[in-house]
Amino acid sequence: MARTGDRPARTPQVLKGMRDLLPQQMVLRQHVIGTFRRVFERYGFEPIETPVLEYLDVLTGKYGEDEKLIYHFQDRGGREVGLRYDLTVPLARFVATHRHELVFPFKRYHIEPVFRADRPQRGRYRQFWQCDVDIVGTASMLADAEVIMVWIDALSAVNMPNFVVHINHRKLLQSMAQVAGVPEAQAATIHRAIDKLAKIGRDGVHAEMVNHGIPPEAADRVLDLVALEGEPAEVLAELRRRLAGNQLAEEGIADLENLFRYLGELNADPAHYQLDLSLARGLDYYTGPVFEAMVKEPNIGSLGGAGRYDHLIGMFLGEDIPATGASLGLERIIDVIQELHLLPQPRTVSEVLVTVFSDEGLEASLSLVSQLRAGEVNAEIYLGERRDLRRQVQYADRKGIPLVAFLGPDEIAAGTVNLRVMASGEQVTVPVSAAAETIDRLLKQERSGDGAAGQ
RNA sequence: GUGCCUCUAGCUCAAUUGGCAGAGCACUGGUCUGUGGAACCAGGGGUUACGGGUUCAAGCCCCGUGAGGCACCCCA
Repeated sequence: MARTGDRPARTPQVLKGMRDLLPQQMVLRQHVIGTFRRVFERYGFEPIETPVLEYLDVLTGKYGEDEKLIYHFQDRGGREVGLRYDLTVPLARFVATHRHELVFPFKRYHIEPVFRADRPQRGRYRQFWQCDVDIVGTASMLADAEVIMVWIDALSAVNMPNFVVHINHRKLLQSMAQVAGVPEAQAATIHRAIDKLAKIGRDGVHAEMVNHGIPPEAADRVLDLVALEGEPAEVLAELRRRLAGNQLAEEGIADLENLFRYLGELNADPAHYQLDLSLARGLDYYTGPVFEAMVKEPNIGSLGGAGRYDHLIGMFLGEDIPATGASLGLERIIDVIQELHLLPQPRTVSEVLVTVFSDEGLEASLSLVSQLRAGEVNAEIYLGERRDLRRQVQYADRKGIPLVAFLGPDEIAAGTVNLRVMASGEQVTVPVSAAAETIDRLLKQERSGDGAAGQ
């Protein structure tokens, strides 16, 4: 850490919308990733990985408007390449590439970073991780129901309170536009406006539609449909009456009826999902049910987006394979966990610090630390050159290591070790042979007594 | 991508509006080599985000760049 006298070439700064993660942030992050992984695997989803870089034309033509946010450049061989914008389009390409190596219906999860050249804001980064589960090769609404169940379980597993999965159907949205007499080309405008219903209200949506050239009467007709609320079965029955004879509406309603029936049979908690006829979802590739996971507090946007995309794989294969899937935004979820203190937040992976009393005691300390590691305890030995115990205990305190093991002449002579619980100051002396076991017990006590409030 | 706001020590913020760049916490050393978060003493740390301009004089005014935030857009 000596000074070199050289001036740094540039201020050491990370790129807009990207961040470094410190060890104490990674502890929570990896815990959340591990939790999601376990939930995903409980449903039989299997992991895959794909490159962050794809041929640019793999990515283009799938997202609609958003396409301008794709990072792209030429590689050294002159290839036009792009950083993946999500994990769904790469999955579609993956399925088309490996079609004959996969067992269908194919279920995979995928937890990796994606990139969007968006203007950063709170909860909006240029590099962020998505946690995706998708089911490829079945058009059954059972697959969509499973995906929603995974979401509910995953968010519940990180103690997320009051989240709601909003559910709608692309075909329903399209049929509403048809019934209102809005031309196909303007359908997207309508959907975008409707999506803001909760935010700007009926009048706001009406004004926005009219602004975009939708006749006021058509806007009213659409809004009358969207405004329907209540029990899914009742709302769907009412829609069936009002949209009678419309092919798309029939298909969408039938899908949703099945979907809600399956959710009921899977015992999904009704507090965590609802029919929301105003939910639009921006991405072009959705063709069926669409979902969005929302929390009211804090105001951070959606935690995840999802839906069915029965024609996306066909864009690579020339033959459609139906698919549905869900995507959670890791950073937003972690932001909420931290803001609301939903999980305990240890600052380190270390479980115990083994102190070194003196040169003469070093051998005993090294022997203990190896023994603890063999017993699957995360144990570190103090590596500093100055060994006064005060300094060593302070090190444990600063790093947040929950336990400290003392081995002085007395303990060494007696074949014991003195274990100190940092949070309480309580100390116990046990035989070295019982150290690992005692540490396990003390850690369990700590974790249960600690509650979810964290340190 | 558009508009607006912000940027001073590791963190939170001062600096009498253009006149010597500071505090608290943190950090380092000591009191203190058998036990941390206390106290006391001492210390290190800043081209005031970066680059330029105006001025006798710039943290403060002007321009550009970078980064963060708010709203829009959109979305995870």
